[in-house]
Amino acid sequence: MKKLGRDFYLRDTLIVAKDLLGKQLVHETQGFRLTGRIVETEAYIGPEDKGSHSYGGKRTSRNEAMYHIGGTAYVYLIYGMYYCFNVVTEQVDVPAAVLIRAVEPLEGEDAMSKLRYGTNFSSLSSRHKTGMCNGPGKLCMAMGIGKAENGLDLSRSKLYVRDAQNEPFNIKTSPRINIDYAEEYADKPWRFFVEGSKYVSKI
DNA sequence: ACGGGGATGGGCT
DNA sequence: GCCCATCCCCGTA
Repeated sequence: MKKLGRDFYLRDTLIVAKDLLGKQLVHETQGFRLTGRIVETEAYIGPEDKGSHSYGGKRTSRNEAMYHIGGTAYVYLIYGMYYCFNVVTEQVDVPAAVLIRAVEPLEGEDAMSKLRYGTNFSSLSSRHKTGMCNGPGKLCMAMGIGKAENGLDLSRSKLYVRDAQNEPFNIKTSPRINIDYAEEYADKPWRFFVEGSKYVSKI
């Protein structure tokens, strides 16, 4: 299936967040192709969003990629130990993005398992198999995404999102995770996930 | 099942 | 010095 082009990302952030569900995140790295089906996202819609790193138009070297054109990767370090991967949306200087919170491993499971647990996929417990990528920090570990990927153009690099055929699925929504500080924006239903998927971070 | 706390570092008040 | 778009472990039930 085809790599998504620029136009996909140059749209309303809430639409992109929903539309990313069922698409495939691919990272070609270290001679492997690591692929996961996106099953959970969160939208961070722009300067007015108190949950966003770009709230109030804040612009620093850390969140600089959010100001780039839609289709840019925004990767940041969280809690000193983990990375989170976002796809930037909308036009240049509109600092909005979609956090990828969980994927279902589809391709390169052994390489992913090595990166995440240091062992082969087949030796994992079923809990670890379904839990390999069910969180933003976990999927970055498993897919080899770190600060080197920050700022990459997803429409023309080894890290990209591609279209996919899917069985029909329903989209569920909830408030976003761990943004209690965001006041009235903490309750916005801007987390989206595939109903019934075993691979989401929480129901 | 659920809850508390530690790891760990960069960015900000 | 404190906060964080996290994760894992170890208590208590």
